[in-house]
Amino acid sequence: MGSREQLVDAMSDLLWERGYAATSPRAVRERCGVGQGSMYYHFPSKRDLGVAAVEHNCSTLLPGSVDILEGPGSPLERLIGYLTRDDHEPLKGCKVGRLTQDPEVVSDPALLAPVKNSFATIHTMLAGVIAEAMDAGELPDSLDADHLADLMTTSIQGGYVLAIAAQDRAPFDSARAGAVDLLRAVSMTPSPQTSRKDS
Amino acid sequence: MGSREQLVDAMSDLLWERGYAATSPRAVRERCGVGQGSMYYHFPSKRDLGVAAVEHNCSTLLPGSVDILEGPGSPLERLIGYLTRDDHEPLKGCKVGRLTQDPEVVSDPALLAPVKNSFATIHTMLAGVIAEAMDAGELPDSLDADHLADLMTTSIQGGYVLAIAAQDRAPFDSARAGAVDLLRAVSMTPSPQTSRKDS
DNA sequence: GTCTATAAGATGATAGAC
DNA sequence: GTCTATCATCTTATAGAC
Repeated sequence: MGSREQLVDAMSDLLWERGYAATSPRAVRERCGVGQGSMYYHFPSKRDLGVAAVEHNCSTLLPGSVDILEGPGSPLERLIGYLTRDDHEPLKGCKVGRLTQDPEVVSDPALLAPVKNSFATIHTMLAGVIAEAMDAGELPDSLDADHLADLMTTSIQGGYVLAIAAQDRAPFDSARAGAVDLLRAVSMTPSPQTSRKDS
Repeated sequence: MGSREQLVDAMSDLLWERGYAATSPRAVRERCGVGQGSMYYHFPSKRDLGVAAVEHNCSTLLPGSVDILEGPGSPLERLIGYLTRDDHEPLKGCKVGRLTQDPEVVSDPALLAPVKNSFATIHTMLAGVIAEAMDAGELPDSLDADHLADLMTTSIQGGYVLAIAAQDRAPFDSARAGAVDLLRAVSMTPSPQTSRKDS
């Protein structure tokens, strides 16, 4: 593996552990063993390495969600699958979400754009699956798909906050369980709409 | 106002804007105009000032929630009032929640404790109001009060993440609306339990 | 492509006068 | 209680040899 990739990998990890502002070029070099000269040869500045690493982290995280949301199962099953997957590390925080708490990231369009796009993509996919669930009669179509999609994402992103504050993963699982409980509860609601095969 | 309070106020604001690690003693001094000597007279280290400011931010934020959750109205109304209050600044993030994304805060028990306690207090109050709503027949008691309480908090904490990523407050309001929509939907669910006046 | 040397500025504090 | 001076260390590079 070349120096360039090692630098991006190390920066990506440090972005996750400490954020952008708190990560120094030196810390990156020490983590991957690449020298000063090599680093500034591949990346003219910390910011350039940061952009590459943010993009790397964002593109790393999306496929897992896509696989579940566009995978097999009924729309509601996929939604619940998304909320109950077990490959999170709540106490470490979200590789992508944590970047929103870094003012140096937020104020730099090149650093923020991949983060913004990741959440926009997830939102579109979630809202699509929720709309499918409504069409299939699994959820009442009196609900707003965009609202629900955002609630799903916040139950995860907010779960990281609660878990880290408590230093315990329980609230992360609890919040997601609350979302699943409510979805199941409304899915069993007798639909107020007149049932019709076609019209 | 004395130097000590000015220092705590300035540090509290900077904690909100930039977090702990990214805030230098110099930035604090420049914001409040207090000299170097005064600062180190009142606070032996950055950490000591940080602890005072974290405690200040936490105690500043709680009363607003208490007023609503222990105020007038039925339990469900108070819960919805909590989710629809308009005194947030989504693009600025949460004074308390953002500290969970700062490893220097998380790894120092004295800095993390007030954050942990704030969320624990909110959880207890929310779970209590939700239990009241169940007792009053406003929510089905088949639901788990602790799960729902955590979901309420994550809808707000996660909302900050989405709003900052999008640089638009819309998803903050959308996620909270999704929570309200679901609560209203399940509150209208004909209760599966046999209705009884007393037993 | 990688190495070492160097540097201007910031950080987090200490010292001692007033 | 507040002030200025000083300090070792870290940050974010740049320069130039190999």
